[in-house]
Amino acid sequence: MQKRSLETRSRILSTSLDLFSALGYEKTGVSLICERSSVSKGSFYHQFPSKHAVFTTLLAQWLGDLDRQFDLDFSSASDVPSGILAMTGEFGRIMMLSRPYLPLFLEFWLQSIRNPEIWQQTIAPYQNYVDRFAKIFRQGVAEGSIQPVDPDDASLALIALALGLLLQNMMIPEGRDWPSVSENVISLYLNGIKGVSNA
Amino acid sequence: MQKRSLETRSRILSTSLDLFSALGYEKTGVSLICERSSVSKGSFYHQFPSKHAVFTTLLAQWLGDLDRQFDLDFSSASDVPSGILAMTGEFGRIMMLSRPYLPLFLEFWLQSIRNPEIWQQTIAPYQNYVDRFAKIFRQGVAEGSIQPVDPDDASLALIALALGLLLQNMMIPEGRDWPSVSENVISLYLNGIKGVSNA
DNA sequence: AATATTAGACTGACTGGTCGGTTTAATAAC
DNA sequence: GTTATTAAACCGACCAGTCAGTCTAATATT
Repeated sequence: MQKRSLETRSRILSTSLDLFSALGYEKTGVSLICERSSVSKGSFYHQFPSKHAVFTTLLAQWLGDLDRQFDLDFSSASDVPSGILAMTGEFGRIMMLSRPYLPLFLEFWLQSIRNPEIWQQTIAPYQNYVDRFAKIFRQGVAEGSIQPVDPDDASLALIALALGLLLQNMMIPEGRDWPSVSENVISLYLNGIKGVSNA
Repeated sequence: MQKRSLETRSRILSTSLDLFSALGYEKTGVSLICERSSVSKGSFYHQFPSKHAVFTTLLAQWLGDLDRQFDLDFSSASDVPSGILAMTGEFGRIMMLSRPYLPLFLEFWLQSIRNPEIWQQTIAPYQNYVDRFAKIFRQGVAEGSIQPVDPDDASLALIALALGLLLQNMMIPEGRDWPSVSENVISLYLNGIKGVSNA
């Protein structure tokens, strides 16, 4: 792969990201992608076998970014509740930064229901996250910083909160300070399951 | 409107509901709707001005159903936490019943980002629900059955939980008993903000 | 009771246009 | 000389929406 090739590839990917988010996958035509990224149609199909391949490439990129971000955040945590709460700050920041692309995330979600390949690609990492949080909560229960709750349920609840906040943020972009709202909401939840010793 | 007319209308609506959910709005052609509901194309356009009108009609129906269900559940509540918890049982039941149509709900959500008319139609009721729950939580704080939390945040959190559970249920349909999971998750949250007097 | 009228429901072939993807031949970059 | 890119023509499938005309059933007229 030559340098020039990589450039056109990334140009196609970035404008596709914008267009898919703004118009939706179906309504975004290949011709428009080419036009907006100053790439000929022939070149497009030289780089990608299909429009859908662009979509899955973007999905893989998104998942990779997410994974790297999580690994980064996990590294520096002492006590479980405070660790998760610290992560919440990051969450709010990421939420605002990636707000323009949330509709695309929803579209990923939607497609994974109907497309088995996309499903496997998206659902494996998701399961991963559930397990990871469950493990953290289990540890929290063991160290007494968390009340004896079911770790799986606690993990599902945390993820549900995050997803629900994302959805609501997507709908009502203005009028609320979402980072602080999400911090309040998650600490509301955490305070409830926090161990009495550390309260 | 004659009887025959009403029948074809409802036939179009019900198959559209199925098809939109199964294939998505864009991928569902009017011809297929007609074929599957044994209605000619002309008749379709006699009943609805456009494919999109069918979509908005379904949306209005969905919102109406939801509203009626909520009003029903609200009526019989004594204490705030127990009232909401009781509602959770209903939520789990509804979640499983309407599971085949959840993708369509997501599609409503997605379209409301890009279509101002759909946005107003969907977001007004949503705001309503936030306010309603906030009011309930405020009442709970006043009566001491709920700790002195911010009612708006508490309401947002509850809705976030519900939305997040819906999303997760959509992705992992089997392997979990979602009604009981949602009951556990929500009571996890409620126990956290419940007043110590009623604990 | 038999006939005529009428409004609305219904039909399905057809249209104008879009879109994903292919092909080709020539140019440019490495 | 191999790889990447371009521009433009092209294809087949599909799709939302239209239209001229037919059918149905209820009402009005005789």
